[in-house]
Amino acid sequence: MSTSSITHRVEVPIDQPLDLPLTLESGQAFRWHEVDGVWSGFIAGGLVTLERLDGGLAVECSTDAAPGISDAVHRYFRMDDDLPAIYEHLSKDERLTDVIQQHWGLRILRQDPWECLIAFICSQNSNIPRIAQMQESLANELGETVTMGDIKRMAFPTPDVLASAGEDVLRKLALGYRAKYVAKTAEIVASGGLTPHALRDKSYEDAKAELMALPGVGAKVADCVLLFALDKLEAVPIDRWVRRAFEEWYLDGEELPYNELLAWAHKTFGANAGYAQQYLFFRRRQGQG
DNA sequence: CCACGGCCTGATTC
DNA sequence: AGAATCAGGCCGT
Repeated sequence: MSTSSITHRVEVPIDQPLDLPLTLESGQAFRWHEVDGVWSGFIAGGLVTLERLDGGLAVECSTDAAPGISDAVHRYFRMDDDLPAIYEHLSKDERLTDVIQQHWGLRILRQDPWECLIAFICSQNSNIPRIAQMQESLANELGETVTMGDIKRMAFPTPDVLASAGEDVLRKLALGYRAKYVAKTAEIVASGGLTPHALRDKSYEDAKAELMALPGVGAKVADCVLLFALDKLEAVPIDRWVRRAFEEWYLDGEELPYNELLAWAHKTFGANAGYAQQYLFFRRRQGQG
């Protein structure tokens, strides 16, 4: 257990659109908790709280993490993505123009690749509340306790810990048949067979191929990790919602295989295809046309 | 390469 | 009420 009674507070200025609840509850990340407008979660492995201020964020972290916390927050929220410019690029489409207005400040995150990988292996054939519950169970049962002031959270378990827990323990945490995938993937990562964060330095195609070699990782899960953790904004996770959005709204109802939809999205939305996906996903899930 | 059934679980629907 | 159905898919045949 790591405890620090002395915490560091800093105000991080932000000159980019950022809607905290939209971004943190958009189904990219599953472990942010909000109480009275204060969000607790982990950034760069450390427990932090975030609170939206005019012009920035109030951030609390441990004194250990304090020196780099401003940079870490900027990296986590991808503040280098010029959202207004991306909006302008995507707004050639009236439907996207509308959904951008409705979800101004919804950003793609740059998450921890290991945690993100496990979360999206767990996401298959499930739903957001249950994915969140599975991640919380993994942390509560197998993670390290971290406290900061009166905030107490469990860190996400390391590959070593998940690997040694094994399938049976993971099944007891209600992962279902995903337990085997998580256990095997954890073994591979723990033994050095794959280094999740190292995939950032590879091309989209190479990184995707490595991810898809893991058990429980297909094209959709791989694209989620590539987009939400590995800096690949050209990744377009095509779930049933996005598929319906593409096919019904843009392709006159034509049904296409995953890779053809992906190629179409790249041709249509270019380098910002990942952002287009995130906004259309929202609109489609809300049942809007 | 594509089609299909099976899979854990929990909430919702019928 | 208890049984189907569905939920941000993947794997094996």
